[in-house]
Amino acid sequence: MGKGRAPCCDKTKVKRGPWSYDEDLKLISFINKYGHDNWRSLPERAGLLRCGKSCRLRWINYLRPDVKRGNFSVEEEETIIKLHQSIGSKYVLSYNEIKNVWHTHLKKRLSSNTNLNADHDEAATKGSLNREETSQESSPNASMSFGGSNIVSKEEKDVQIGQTSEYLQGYNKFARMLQEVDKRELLEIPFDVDPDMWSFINGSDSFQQPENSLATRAHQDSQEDEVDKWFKHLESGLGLEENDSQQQQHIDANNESSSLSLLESYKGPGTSLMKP
DNA sequence: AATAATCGCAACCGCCTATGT
DNA sequence: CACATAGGCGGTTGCGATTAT
Repeated sequence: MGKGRAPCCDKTKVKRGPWSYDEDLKLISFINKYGHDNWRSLPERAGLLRCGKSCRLRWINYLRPDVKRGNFSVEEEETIIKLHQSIGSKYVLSYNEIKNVWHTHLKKRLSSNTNLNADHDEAATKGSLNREETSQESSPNASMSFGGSNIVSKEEKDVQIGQTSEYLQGYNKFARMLQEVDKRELLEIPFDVDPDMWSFINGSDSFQQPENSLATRAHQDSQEDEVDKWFKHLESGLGLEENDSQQQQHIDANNESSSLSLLESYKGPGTSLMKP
């Protein structure tokens, strides 16, 4: 501040607005092949007319294999509330979607709940939630509202790391699969993937996580069956089919959450992986 | 059926921190 | 130590979709 700083990119020369199908594919295939050691130079290297920050955001929030998407369960909502109580406005785990849920639903809900409580017991409104809300609103910089800095305690980080690891398992599985099969170059194939595959991906509602989908084991089982089918379809589309022993290894190695998060993330947001 | 109001989500912006030189 | 650069996060905005009137 003060002196200001050079913009991260020339905004007149970069494309803005919603990401297209082709851009998503370019970004996914480039990152899977070369990684993302340098976001600023990545768009140019990947042939994208996008700001590096925009690429990073797109990857982290929507395209990354370990991003879990879909409806939030009650449990997940409670987790968000608890985390927000304990660590405030620091959406370390899943960024935009959680952030949106917080801003559009939970904040409102908690606010109305505390107001209700206030009718019965004014003193109760001095509780932690209410304090958090008021401190956040009164502060010109919300990120400084909790502890005055972005420093997170070791305990808090452990919690975050533990929860993040669940999602990372999905990504790790994907990476392992790529290494095992040693067909990374095939990830460039999606530009020419069978159109039927995309219609399958985009059109199949059965892979959407229904509300409270985690509630019953039976539902999970049927979901996994469908996920399994979809996974096979994806693998065959990408030329990543496995032999029986490899398949068995994966079945043993994976827990359901990792495969679910992986698959759902590669299904991607409805608006981004739509066919043009 | 048309219009207004509201909701939900993707993307952008600005600032901060971490790291390298 | 000072500065520059890159990565990252939180808040906000814009717009399409949905619902209410």
